[in-house]
Amino acid sequence: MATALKLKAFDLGKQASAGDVIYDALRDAIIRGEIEEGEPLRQDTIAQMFNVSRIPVREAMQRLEAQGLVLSERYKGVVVASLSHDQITEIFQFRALVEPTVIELAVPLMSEESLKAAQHYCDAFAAETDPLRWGDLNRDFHTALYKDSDKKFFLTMIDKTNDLVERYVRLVLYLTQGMRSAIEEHQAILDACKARKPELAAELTRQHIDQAGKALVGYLRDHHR
Amino acid sequence: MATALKLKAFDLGKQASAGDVIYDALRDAIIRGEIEEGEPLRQDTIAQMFNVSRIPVREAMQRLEAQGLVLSERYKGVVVASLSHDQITEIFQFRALVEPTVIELAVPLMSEESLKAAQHYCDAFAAETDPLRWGDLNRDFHTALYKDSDKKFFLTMIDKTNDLVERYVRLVLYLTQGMRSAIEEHQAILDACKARKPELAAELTRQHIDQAGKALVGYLRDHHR
DNA sequence: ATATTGTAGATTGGATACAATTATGCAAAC
DNA sequence: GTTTGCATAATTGTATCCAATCTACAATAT
Repeated sequence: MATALKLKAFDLGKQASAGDVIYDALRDAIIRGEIEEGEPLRQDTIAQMFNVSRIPVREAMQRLEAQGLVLSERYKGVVVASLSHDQITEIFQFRALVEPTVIELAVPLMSEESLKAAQHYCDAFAAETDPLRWGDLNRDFHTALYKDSDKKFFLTMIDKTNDLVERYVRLVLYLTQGMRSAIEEHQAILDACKARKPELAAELTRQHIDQAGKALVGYLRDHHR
Repeated sequence: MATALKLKAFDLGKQASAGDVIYDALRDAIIRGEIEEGEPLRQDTIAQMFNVSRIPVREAMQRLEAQGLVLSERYKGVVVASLSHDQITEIFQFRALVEPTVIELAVPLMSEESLKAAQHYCDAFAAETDPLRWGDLNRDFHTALYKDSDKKFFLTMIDKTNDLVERYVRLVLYLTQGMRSAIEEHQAILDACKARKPELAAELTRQHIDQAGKALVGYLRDHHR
């Protein structure tokens, strides 16, 4: 038998098509709030931006619509979706139900690496001065806490809710200059995880999301958005 | 002034494109289990079925992939997704968390019409002799109970979970000749709604989903699927 | 001045055609 | 009999072109 020759296997992932790239780029721009609500996305314009035809652009847009990030009307075009205060409230209600469950399941499985990563994002969030980075670090923190739960479907759903409200979260983080209370709440949740107290972590997460949701809608209301 | 001539306004909804029609048809066939797991869906073949080009077919497939109903690989094609027992278990865990919450919110808002509709579907389910109809009636029943909750996002999520597991639910309803225990559980949930007892309806729903999930995975295991 | 109609441009949905990549069948070599 | 190499077919990804429809504005009628 020949010596077992091991070739290094690069994980290229599914080779990305133009449609995939465009989808990612548009999704990113939308959830970051770089495109105004209600702003139309013209197939032609975007196709030229990426130097491709309209076909992959249309496919990307259909996926964005399925994800709820844009609304499309025949012969009129696609516009960036906007959420009413009620819709935002409902999404936070959903998160307040799902995320505590996930963290409760995750705590017993949480690796030291994940805890360290979460602490890193928590500190980085507190230290970050660029408002545009707060959104990412906030999301990274929560993701680090959830991922060891090994509940892929739950995580997919949570990602979806994050995508939908992220532009508003970012806006409010900006308006409130970072929401210092969030930092303390993050640390408290993380401490509960480190102490391996699933129920406590779940309850603190529930309160955190509840607070964040109410604060967010409150600020939006005050600023007439 | 001329007499006010009122033209009847038909609500055509968003005018359906070929892609929409194909998406609906494929989704339906997949969740009903009319296409085998892992079976490839060829763009060309399906385009011919509908007498269209591959463009709208591709768009439909991309949406199916976003919904999690198919898997796509570049230059290889799209295959109907199959779920592992673990994945099915997780989805039922998710439903057992979300659906009780929704019914609890719905009970106080539930109209007499909705209660009547639910009773109708419940009876129809019990009386139905055609196994192929059980899946629909089961879903109609639950939908009737949830819709007055006025929580669109929750309902969308529930719909998604239903889409993903429906083919398995149908299979097991078939194998078990209708699961008589489900009928009693349905009636108990409905009675709790009629009595306007939100917490009871929620708890019964949780138990019902839990049972159904465990029964489903158990049957699948026994039948090596 | 206001309402209606007509027309040109803009925009999307889809068909056809072609390029890139993978799967398949078959002959040759081991 | 099994494996390897290559030519061919099958299949997907994208570009280009056309049809259907909407929008905006000018022209006309009231």
